[in-house]
Amino acid sequence: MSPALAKTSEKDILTAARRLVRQNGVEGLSMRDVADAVGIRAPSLYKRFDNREALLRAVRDQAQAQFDGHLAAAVKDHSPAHALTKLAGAYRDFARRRPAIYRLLHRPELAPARGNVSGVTIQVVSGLVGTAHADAATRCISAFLHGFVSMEMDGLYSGPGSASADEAFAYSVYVILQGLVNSADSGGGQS
Amino acid sequence: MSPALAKTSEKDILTAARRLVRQNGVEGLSMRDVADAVGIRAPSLYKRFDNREALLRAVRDQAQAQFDGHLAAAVKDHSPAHALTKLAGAYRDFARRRPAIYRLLHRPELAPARGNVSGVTIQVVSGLVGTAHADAATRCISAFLHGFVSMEMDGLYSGPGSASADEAFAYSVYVILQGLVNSADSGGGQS
DNA sequence: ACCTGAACACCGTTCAAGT
DNA sequence: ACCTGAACACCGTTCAAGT
Repeated sequence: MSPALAKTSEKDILTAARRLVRQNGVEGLSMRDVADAVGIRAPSLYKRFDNREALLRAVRDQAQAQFDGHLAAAVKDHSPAHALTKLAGAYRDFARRRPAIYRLLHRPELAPARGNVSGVTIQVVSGLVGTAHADAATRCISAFLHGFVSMEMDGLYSGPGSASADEAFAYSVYVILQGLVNSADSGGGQS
Repeated sequence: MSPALAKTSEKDILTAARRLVRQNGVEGLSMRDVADAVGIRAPSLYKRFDNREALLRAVRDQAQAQFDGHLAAAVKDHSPAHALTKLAGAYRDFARRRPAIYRLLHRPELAPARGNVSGVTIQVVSGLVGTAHADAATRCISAFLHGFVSMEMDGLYSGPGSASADEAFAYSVYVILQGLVNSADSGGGQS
């Protein structure tokens, strides 16, 4: 009898793991580091999570909810066109503030995931182009946003002779917004 | 005297490493596997490459050249607008055929890299929107293409109730093309 | 000059043993 | 019921020793 006292909890472990991912990136997260951070030994982690992947999935799910909330707050009380610009800004903002967490949202081996396609995005885009093109248009803007912030995080926009990333971002969002609205008017025919 | 015979070469090692990356992905590439594939022991690899990262960089540089050539061939002898559609199709084609190689092109720790922004893309886009917006427009289409193929490779387009990825891709390229051409006419003012 | 086995410091993970 | 040390099969990398 007198079973061993619990020195930690799922919540503690999740919190520590999230902090370590933020600091060292997903690839830099080791089970021994997580264990150290909560005051136990690595093997004990397997009492709470099946393996490293399951732990990362739990961190990912938590981060996904934060990300969605961040986007939802940004578009609140805005007209569809204005909402898309706000959404884009908030999206980029999150990725720049929490690059390692953003990348965690897109780890393919942690499937199933929604990546960046949140319900908020679908609603905003549907308001812009109507239901007929909602799916394709959502993919268009999602792909652009994901691509832009990924390339920006990778330092692909730091070469000499290139204008500011801010300017390219604003221009691109404007271009896509105009293109989307136009496709709604014309029915989106392709030549 | 009688120095040890060379059992392999930089070229052999590169070829083996590229094949292993294609098969197992970047993360699945181990120095011992590469060594086995060329018939030597892992420590001998360090006579030819400083470390795993240097080897991956060499594979990346080779892949980058192939990718650029693939895009250049696709846009040859096409008008700017048609060239952009061809470019987009070739881009997606490469990523689908060689997903692990495409991902290798975007490994941030292997910097400096150009990622997917090849000279071909810049030329095609410049022909469309003029030199004033060439940089921002190139980033717009590059970001979309990178985001789309990344999300497609990650399986984010396989959910139920969603139309074909082909359709979303064609729609998106059309939308962005229209938006870009429009920005060239109007001067790209934002609201 | 190139190759080798042994070794080091790391991983994720398992498991028998403790309380 | 939870924690532990020891161990296993992997890593990348170094290095002295061989030819």
